[in-house]
Amino acid sequence: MDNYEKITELGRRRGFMWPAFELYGGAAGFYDYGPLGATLKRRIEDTWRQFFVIQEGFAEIEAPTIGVEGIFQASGHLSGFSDPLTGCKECKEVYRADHLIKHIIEVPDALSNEEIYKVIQENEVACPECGGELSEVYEFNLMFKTMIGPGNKTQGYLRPETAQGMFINFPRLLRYFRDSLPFAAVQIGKSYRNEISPRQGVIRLREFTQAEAEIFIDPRDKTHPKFDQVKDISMKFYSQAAQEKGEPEEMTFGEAVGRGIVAHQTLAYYVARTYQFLLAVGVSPERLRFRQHKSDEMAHYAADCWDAEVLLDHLGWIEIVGVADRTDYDLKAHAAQSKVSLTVFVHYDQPVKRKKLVVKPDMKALGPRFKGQAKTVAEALKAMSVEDLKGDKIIVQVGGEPVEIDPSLVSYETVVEEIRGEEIVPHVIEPSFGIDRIVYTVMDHSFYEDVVDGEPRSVLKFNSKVAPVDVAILPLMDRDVLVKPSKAVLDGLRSRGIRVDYDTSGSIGRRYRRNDEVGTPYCVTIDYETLEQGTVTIRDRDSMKQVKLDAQRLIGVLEELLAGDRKFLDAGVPVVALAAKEQ
RNA sequence: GCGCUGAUAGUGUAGCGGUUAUCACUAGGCGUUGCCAACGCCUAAACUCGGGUUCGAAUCCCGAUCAGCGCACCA
Repeated sequence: MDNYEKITELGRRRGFMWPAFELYGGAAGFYDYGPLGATLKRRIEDTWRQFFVIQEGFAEIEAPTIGVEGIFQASGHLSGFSDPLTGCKECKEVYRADHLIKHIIEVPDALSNEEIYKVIQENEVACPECGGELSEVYEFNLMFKTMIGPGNKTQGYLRPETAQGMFINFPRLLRYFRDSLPFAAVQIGKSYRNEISPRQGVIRLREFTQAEAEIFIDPRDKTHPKFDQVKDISMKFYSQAAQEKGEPEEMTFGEAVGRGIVAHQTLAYYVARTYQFLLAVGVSPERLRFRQHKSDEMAHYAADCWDAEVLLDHLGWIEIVGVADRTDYDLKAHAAQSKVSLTVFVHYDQPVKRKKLVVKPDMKALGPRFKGQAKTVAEALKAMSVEDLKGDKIIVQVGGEPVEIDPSLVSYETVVEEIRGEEIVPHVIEPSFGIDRIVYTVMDHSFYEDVVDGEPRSVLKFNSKVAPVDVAILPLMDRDVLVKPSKAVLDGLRSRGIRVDYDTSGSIGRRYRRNDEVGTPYCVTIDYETLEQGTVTIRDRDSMKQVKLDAQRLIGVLEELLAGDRKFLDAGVPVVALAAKEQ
């Protein structure tokens, strides 16, 4: 049994995660998070909010998970996200239909499915495996389709990424941020992809959670004001060059940008923030690297892209975050599709003065004369230069015919206008996090087993920032005299918002093990000394050491321990193992 | 989607034509136990689903679903 099996088994058994719909036979690619898993996931998302919403000042929004067709026409998901497939009627093998005719047609992408099938038939393309006949070409789109309202009139799709919700809200977000760059919006939510073959538990799901930030920046300046704060952090960079050698290179962010390994400061800054976030939730730096996309795997519009990859038991290196410079691709695509300009007006430091010719056709005279053509004539006149206008007669082309216009019908003047700025399309830096994969990674990287007094012990060494249970209250014995004060302690901690579990079942050692297995950082025992001297014992998950302290101080001390503001051995009087005391 | 392998209590498993469906752990109760998976007694809990073969199917056959692995896919 490898760790992967142990962790998935523990996840099922102790209430972290399991395949969904088990009661009805299940469906591949869907998972439930149980009581502990849902809390772990929520706390990881909350830590993400701490980093990106609170510390970076990004705006969190919530857009629908269903989108209308236009969005995905613009984003490319409707065309690019679907593949034409064909199958062999003999051996049932499935192929990309367009790939099979690459040698016949130069640009098979441009063909419809019917056309591809026609090419296959006319050229007698057969199954490359067995030579059998190929079936008709059908579309497999990775988006879930649905109807909006009755009557099949409006086609909707479940979003394949949360990003589009930020792009299409660009105009409102821009107003919200008072028309200036840079600004950013984030979304944490479900996305849906109808994967052909979901595998590996929570790693490849059909419904999954993303946390994405879209950071809109001025393309002319990709430095970052806070880059100094991260420039000395050192990390494993697995750049394109390093991948040639097969060995990641450890260096600081300052060096990575200086040597041109990361495209610019802003991208590097968010890679650094991603790195800090991952460490904060408990990803092991030894099993983490940032891999740069190779030029051939990078989306054609992306300027640079770095994936955070983690090493997982049994699964190998898995991508959990992508940080990309998507340039102006998305905003331009939506502007073209929606016919709405998605730009920011950027003010110049100094207004630029420029001479401009203003042509004023006399529409009162031109209108009756040209009727329906009048507008075309006026437009042609406005486009003319001074040279064209200052002669005795003016000739314009209307529908290919030269038409003479009397100069008295056209006035013009040269004015000096001040240009105070220009409309620019921002570039977008996108850190995109796969939350489900991060949740599993935190479990994998937190898991370890050791042997205590000849007995095995499994531990999830969760950071107290993300642990689903903060503290377990354990009466030493399940007796009324101990249960009553334990319940009082329980209520006291709960009223302070601490996540507390209460367990009286089985021996104290068994209960410690149970809590180790789900990663509870601290256990508090209530014993007979609590009754006599008013003390309680805190037991530390990682060292298994214990301290005794006055029960009055418990809440404050626990809060400090959980926040990382106090060392465990300073929390009270260290307890020597009881067995030793007896002797 | 294709191929191979598999599916039995909460978990891990035994059984491979006729069993009261095995065992361990876990869980619940009682007793005992004074700080790291102690012990005793008791209790609860399963053959993935649908067809077929057979007097009789957890067991054999077919199909579906799910899972693992390989192929393909992964904008």
